Amino acid sequence: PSYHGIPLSLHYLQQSEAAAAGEEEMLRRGPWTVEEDVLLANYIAANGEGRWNALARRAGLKRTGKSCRLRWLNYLRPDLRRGGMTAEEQLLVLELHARWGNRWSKIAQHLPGRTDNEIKNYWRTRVQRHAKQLRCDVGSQRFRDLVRGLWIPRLLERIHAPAGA
DNA sequence: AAACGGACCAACCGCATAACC
DNA sequence: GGGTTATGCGGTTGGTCCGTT
Repeated sequence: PSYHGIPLSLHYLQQSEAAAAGEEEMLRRGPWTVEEDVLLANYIAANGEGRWNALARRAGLKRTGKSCRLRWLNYLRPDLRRGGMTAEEQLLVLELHARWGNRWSKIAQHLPGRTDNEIKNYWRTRVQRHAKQLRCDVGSQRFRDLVRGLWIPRLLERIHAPAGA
């Protein structure tokens, strides 16, 4: 559970145990606060990204390097696209997933400003939901056929339809 | 009014590989 | 060159929002 951005889970217990055992550090986890975002964004603006563990310490963040990297790549990076996927993007995801399977990172490289996490979430929620509605498995041949025969044509129609119509 | 449930998403984990002494 | 640390990936979880029962 968390409350107002402050995580209250057993991680804190683990951390106090670690502290009681004499290990300092007390790494935070869970949702990022705006203060943390500012620290991270400012540090990277000044010093660039990379060497995440050192970066975390030098930016004054009580986080793992891993957590900082994730936050930057998935949320703070300035060139991120926000908001729902366009029809073009959805089409690309469907096509590339058909070609490569769950290679989210590779797929994301072909959608500028989108992250692998976002695409993975899109697939798990939207695509799997449609599969469920159609009463078939996402991996099944039947579903692949439906994607090619129904979903993709519908997207193409939207893409080529007059804007705003 | 409260409990429930699903959609959505941010963030975590474990593991594999890479990079670094 | 082998052990250790760092990074990147994919799967999964847990929280919040919101509509429904």
